[in-house]
Amino acid sequence: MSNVERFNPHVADARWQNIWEERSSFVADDNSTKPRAYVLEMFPYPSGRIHIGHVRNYTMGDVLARYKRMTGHEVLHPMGWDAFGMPAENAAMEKNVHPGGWTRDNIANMKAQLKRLGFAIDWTRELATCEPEYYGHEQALFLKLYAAGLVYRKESAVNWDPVDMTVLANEQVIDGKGWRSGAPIERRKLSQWFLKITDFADELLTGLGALDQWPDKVRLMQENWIGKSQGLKCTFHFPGGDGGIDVFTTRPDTMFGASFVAIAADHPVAQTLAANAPDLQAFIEECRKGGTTAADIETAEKRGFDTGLTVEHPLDSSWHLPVYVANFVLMDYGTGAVFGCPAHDQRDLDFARKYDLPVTRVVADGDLINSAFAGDIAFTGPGTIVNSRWMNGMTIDQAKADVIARAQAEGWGIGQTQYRLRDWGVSRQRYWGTPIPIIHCQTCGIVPVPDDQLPVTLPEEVSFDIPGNPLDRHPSWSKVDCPSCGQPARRETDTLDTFVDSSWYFIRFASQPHDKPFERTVAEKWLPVDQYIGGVEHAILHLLYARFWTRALNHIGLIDVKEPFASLFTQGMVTHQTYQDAKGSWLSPDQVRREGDIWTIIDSGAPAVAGRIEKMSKSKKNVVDPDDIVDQYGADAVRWFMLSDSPPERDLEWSEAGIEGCWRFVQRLWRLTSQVSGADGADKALDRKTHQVIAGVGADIEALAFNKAVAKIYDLANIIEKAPPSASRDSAIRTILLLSSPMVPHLAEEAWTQLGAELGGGLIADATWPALDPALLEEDEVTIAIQVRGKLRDTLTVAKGLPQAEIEALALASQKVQIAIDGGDIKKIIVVPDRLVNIVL
RNA sequence: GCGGAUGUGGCGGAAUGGUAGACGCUACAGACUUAAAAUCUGUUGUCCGUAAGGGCGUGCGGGUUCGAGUCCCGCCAUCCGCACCA
Repeated sequence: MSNVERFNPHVADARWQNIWEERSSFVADDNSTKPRAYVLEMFPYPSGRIHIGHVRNYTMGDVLARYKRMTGHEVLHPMGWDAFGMPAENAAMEKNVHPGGWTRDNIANMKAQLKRLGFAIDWTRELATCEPEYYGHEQALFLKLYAAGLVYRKESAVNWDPVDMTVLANEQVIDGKGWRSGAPIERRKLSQWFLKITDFADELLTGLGALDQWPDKVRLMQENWIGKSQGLKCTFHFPGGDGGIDVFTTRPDTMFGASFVAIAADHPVAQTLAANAPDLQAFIEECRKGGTTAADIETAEKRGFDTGLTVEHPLDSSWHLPVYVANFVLMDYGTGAVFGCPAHDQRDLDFARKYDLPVTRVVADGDLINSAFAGDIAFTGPGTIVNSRWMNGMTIDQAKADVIARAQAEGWGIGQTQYRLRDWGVSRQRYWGTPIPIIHCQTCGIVPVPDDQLPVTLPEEVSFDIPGNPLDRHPSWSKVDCPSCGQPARRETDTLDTFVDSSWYFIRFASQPHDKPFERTVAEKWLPVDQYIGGVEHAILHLLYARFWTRALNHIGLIDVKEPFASLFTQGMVTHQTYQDAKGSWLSPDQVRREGDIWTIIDSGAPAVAGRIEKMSKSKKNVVDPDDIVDQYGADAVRWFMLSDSPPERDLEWSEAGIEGCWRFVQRLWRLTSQVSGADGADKALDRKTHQVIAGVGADIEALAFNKAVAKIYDLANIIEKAPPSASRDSAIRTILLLSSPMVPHLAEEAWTQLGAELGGGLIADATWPALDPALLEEDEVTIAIQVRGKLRDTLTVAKGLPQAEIEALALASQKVQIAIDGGDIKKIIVVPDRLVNIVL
């Protein structure tokens, strides 16, 4: 073996990164005639540092992108920044910096970090959502949706922090208090902007069916989130005919089992009554206080307040039902009122038992027909309708259809589809977001900003020294003339939810003209995204909003794409062991030392406790900084680690031993490539193995099963190392370099150059994936397992395709098999050609 | 509570119903070295056995099958999502 120097990533990484950049290797050509592949990872929020989770995410996408290039595709693999959002404002408040400056500095830092990892990204398409070149087009799209009636304004309750004078998201309200101020949060009504996502509820639901390249889990989560249910809406009138209570039910078949009506604490009827009833007022207050955590709800008792009111049953005006205010009825679902059918709904039954209300069975199964209802478990299964006049004997489905038909014919109710999905509130009372391009005029009302006045840019001079929205108190920004009548008017000071920014960035990546959001024909060439990769935490909001936005653009005729992401992959987290001292304070891994099974703190010698393996987080001090590990091991070893061992959808545990193993492999691959000998002669077995690995690695990469691709490359490396010199071996060495080049591109380029003298140069990034010889995929010898009674007793290596009778004879000739049979009667012999023989006694 | 996923050596994990544990990590032994690192060669599920070989093994209990980690039924555990949705 020649005495080779080590592969030195500290020199090689940057050199190849520069060469790729100079040659524009990864710039996507809109006009290419090749088949296209759009590979996209969810773009990062510029928090300041790249997280190891980003590295995993982008490495996966990068391997796919590079592989697609090698297999003849024109690849679009862009990167940008989800750059608006609250952390920039928080930084502004804490550090007295401008959110824009803070964000742009972070972008510069993180871009440099990403570049060090050698991703095959088309940086010419980089975008940041906080720049007017981006958000100005977003404003134009917003106004197009507004013109199409998909944007509206309504009063809506928000969480108001009276100290910070700001609206808080639900996640920022902790135990009813503001997360920063600690002040008790008030419910306030504010006029807010909404997008009509509910218009698309059914489309978004049925569209999931075609997304067969999405994880079932994500589709299910979206399905549940949309929450479609069908039923009957009808009115329970007050006796005397003056008004009533609207009720929505998915079980109109159980109407004759009704025993009460329950309304939400916030229901208008309850509110009216409470005005003159202090005890009801007190009950309502208490309902509102109830916790909303899982544990609270699970243990919350069903409680009610008898209003003394009664209502008529819609099917029998002589039948009067009591009206309760109940803590389990939600105002913001359905009509805020339900009728209780205790026999067939667990909540209703709990309630009825507590308040001693009648329980009538109206669905029977099997022998229980017509028996009185007993016990505390509601019957919700299928069955036959009983105790229900004309419906008796029907199935549940027949009865549902019959009641709805009758209600509609008789005019007392209508069949209705109800969704859990709400319209998307996009107003944020914040500075660092896309300004909503609307002007409020005393005379003209709501006036969209004319196209030629876009973008509406954020003012630079703002202060964060006092709480509240800086746009609101800016001396001049909101003061404008009405574009319609010219009178003094007021600019909208709300900004858009950042989820709007991320709802179309993938279109802008595909096409970014200056004068419009995108060039339709170009965008349509690239879209939909062929492979989208990101964290499962975006399973609902981001992915649903992006689907909606794309459909909305399609609806108004801007693009002929309905689903933005053809294939979705959600990757697992990166985890790391945690450590704590005796008092429970978190320790970083480099503060502790291991001796056997005992962990001690290096500085003090005090004992430490090795805790759970958890997602890397600053608070638990189990983070690893990508820059540090790239410094130490180079980009390729880090990339290789990100792909090895754990299946990509599962969590990956960071470990020192693991990364060192990867470093060793990178060096081993390097040494291997120095062993091209120029020898003659074919090694058929090695050729065959090589081709099997070519096929396997390609299939694994396409399936994003990177851990398996890595294992196959190791396997091939082991075999090449042991093989004697031959032309086949030299060829296998070139092949393994090509196969691993998407994963360890710097090493691959470096080694490729060294081999390049023979090959005529060129970048491995521009090389093609090794061609597959199908003839070499076939083995000509196979190893056959010989089982007796299903247990392995022997193996035989025979020519492939050997006739069954011969295999059988060889199997029976085996001494081990004869011992196992032990003179017993052979009942049957199963022969699976080229695989196995099973002798049944 | 509802829904979903997962469960295989010391660890991460492989395995179209057909030889369970590929590949990696760890550990151990050996070679090279003044020494260490690096590298190389072995061994590494478990029990019995000097060995040859054999028994047992994919969370637990059943079933289907010539044959089950894989399919079916019922449990258990862990994780994730949703949550009083009428």
